[in-house]
Amino acid sequence: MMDKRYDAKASEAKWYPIWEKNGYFHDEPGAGVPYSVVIPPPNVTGILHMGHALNQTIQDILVRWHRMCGFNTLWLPGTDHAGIATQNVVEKALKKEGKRRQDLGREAFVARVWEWKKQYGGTIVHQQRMLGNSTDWRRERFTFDEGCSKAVTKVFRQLFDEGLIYKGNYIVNWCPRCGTALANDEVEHEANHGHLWYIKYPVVGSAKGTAGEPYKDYVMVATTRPETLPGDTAVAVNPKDERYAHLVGKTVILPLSNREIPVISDDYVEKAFGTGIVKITPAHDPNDFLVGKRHGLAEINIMTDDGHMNELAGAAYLGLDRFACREKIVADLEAGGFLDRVEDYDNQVGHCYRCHEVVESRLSKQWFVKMKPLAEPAIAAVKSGEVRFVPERWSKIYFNWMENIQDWCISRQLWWGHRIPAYYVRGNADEEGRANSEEFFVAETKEEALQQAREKLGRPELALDDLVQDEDVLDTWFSSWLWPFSTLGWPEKTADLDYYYPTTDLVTAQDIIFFWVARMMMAGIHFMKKPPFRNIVIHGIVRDAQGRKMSKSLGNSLDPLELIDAYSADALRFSIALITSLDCDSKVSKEKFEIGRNFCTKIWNAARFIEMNRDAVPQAGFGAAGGPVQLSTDEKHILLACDKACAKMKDLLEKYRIQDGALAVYDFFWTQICDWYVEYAKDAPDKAVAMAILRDVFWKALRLLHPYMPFVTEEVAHQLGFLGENETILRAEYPTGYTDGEKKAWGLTDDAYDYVNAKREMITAGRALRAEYKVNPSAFVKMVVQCRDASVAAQLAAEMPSLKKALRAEDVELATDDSDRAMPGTLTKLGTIYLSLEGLVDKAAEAKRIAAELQKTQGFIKSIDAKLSNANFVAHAPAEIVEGQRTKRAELEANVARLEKLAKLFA
RNA sequence: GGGCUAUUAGCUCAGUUGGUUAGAGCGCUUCCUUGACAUGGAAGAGGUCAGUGGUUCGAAUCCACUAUAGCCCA
Repeated sequence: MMDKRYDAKASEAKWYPIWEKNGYFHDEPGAGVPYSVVIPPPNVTGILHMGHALNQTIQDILVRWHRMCGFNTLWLPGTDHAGIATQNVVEKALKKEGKRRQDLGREAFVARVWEWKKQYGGTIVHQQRMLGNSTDWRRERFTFDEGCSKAVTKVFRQLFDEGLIYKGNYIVNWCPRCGTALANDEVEHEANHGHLWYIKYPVVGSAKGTAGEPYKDYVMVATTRPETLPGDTAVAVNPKDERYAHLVGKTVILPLSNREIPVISDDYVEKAFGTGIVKITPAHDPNDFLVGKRHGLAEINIMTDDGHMNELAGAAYLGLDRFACREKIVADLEAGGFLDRVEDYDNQVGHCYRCHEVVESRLSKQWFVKMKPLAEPAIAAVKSGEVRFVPERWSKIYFNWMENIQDWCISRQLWWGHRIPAYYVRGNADEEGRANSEEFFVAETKEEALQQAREKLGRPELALDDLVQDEDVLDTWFSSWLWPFSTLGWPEKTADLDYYYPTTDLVTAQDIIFFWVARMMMAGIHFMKKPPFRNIVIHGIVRDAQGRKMSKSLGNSLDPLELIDAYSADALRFSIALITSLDCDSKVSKEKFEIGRNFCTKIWNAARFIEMNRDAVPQAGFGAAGGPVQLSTDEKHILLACDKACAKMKDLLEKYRIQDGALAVYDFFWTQICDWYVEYAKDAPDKAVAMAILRDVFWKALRLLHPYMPFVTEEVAHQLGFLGENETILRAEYPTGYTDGEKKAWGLTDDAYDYVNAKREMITAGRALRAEYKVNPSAFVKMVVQCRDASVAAQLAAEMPSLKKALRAEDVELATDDSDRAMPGTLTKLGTIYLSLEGLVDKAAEAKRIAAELQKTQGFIKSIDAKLSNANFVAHAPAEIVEGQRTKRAELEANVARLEKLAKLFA
């Protein structure tokens, strides 16, 4: 006996360990067609948020579906080591002990991070299990594990040897809080309400005013960043700007520093911006850096790596924070009479994507990957259709980025990460032999580097101790971009790699197309000679009910674990699937999860109905054992509905239409099975047959639903005995509907299907009459059906018990005559259904009802006539469309005739 | 500045190559505890498909522009 209520928590706690322990998520390379997916590895410091829940629900649906379809399936889980984030977490913990990482030293600090990882790094992978993810935990990977690290080193070495990795002094994005360089796409630009300061630079040789007075001859520059002024090494004008042509070649005095700097001309300057004269600070602005290179300007770095002013900024500013310095410089400019005016100015300011600190453009020596040669084949792979974006429009975003790609800064000034495999000879360029050494050797091992050093330098006496490895580590994405093959064993030639690479689908959100997807494409093609996946499925991001992005600071996040606790994992998954549109972002609110929970309950209760009627089920097949199968129309209908549902699910899931699939299976379960068929089955002429069919379609429906709601479907399948103790629904066959042979044997024709739909329309019309005439719902009424023809009458007669029940009628009179009845009635496809009220009819109300129906029908005819009388329509529209309109018109005409006759009875 | 997306019922969204008078869920209204289920059932109200113009026999659907909202890149 099934419990009255479904206990989701018990079911989840029971099934997941069974699935995992029995290796149901695990396949071995070999037989069958492979279907492989790698999970976008979450940050090892992370906790599960709604974005993961959405992303992983979609993947699990696809994976479970393929697995049930017989694919050899791999969904590979894992996490990334998240250089900055993880280091931050451990540094914070150290801070509580009053320590900095420098106090521990590099080796001890890294050991401490590993310790942390061991203890807390499993949080998110535990949470993923709560979601029901069918990931193959036996193949779980970590971007910093031995194999992945080996891949990283090998890739660095190869790219360096190919000339695609270089080291150089460039402007990079620098996070002063994290103390590291960032890649361009790790910077988030945000609107900022700032100011434009107009500053006067006196021209050398002009008469100077006294203190507090403006200089008589000066150039005026406009800047948003006055604090970088001590780093200026020129001011620039546009060569086409006639206003300032006379100034080019002169020098001006840099206020506050009293340094002379040249006036140069460069196309980069926009005549319309500010005054048309800009200050050039090559060490603190990427554009100025390029201008500086073109004009051979000095690069003066005036800031420390933590965003404070250094001695080059001048004694007055030394040690000031950059923002404090801005205020002081502005004040000093004003005091010195150099500040002309201040205007409000909105611009975009870059922030660190990890800690949100304002990013500084900073000149520094870093490692870069040349991207253009890698991007070209990655563009081609999408252009040719070898790799496909779903939805397709994301390819435009991809192309746009790829075609304007810039070199990738991959070095990070952190301790937690893959250390750059470049080695310097101690004491070679500076005492420390550190990263600013010019002579270096890139190798997979220190021994190999030593070999290179000995040969290239002609110094056979060098020993391992003479070599020092680069201090910097690599960007975490430099390991993530190898994820689809490093996790399968590369650079080793493994069976997994051979069989599961390239992977089939990659499912991710739009915000990491550049960070991750584009780079995986490049790495996959470059190192494996094949793109890493065939389909890139991009989904939206989860927003709150007001459409805002979920964030901790707004406090509008929903916690998936809380939702699982409140509504169940199945409810969470189903509701997420239901709101998932690949075309746009998803707005969620708690109420939405009730849909999934209610659906779970509905399934459970329907299952209880089946279980209660267990006795009515024959041993095998739908008919009496061995006898001919005679199915009722309702039975045929549910079998056909089931067949259609199977076909529909296949079609939708093949197109990644997760949401429509959820709706389709929901409708099949709820409307077709529960609302109609179960009600029919209660009074079926042959209950054993009806129940056997119910069991069959129910078992199929459970399997159709399983990818969406794994737990309740597994539980119910076992409760109802569809599966033995050692079986699992996740390895059961995904239903494909009924064979042509079965359809023929059972008489599953379109006619049967349409007839039942028409019958339901009639039943609904009858119920509407009851409601309209305020018949007590519990009261039994008399109804009359004036049937379209004798065959309909015969058909309905055969189904009288269920018909009576559906209409809650003590009697349903079937007539085939042509006379009209002075009762409330409604025209339907099968005929006119009347509610027999015997003298209780409100004539006026009925007349009104008929008039309204008549008006509606006539309006319909009018719109059809408008088309049919249009010669162009008849000439141009396809014949079947025109014919359809004519047929419809004839039907409507007949209805009008009947309605007019009826109207007279109530006049 | 360049690009992408969205705008359909009170809310969230479907509407796949143009073809019946546009659908679903939630919410709302009325009624109902009948043995699977009130986390339920029955019935119902609710939309000139953002606006303007165009293409077409025919437009929510295709095109252009406008408005509004959002995102990405520079």
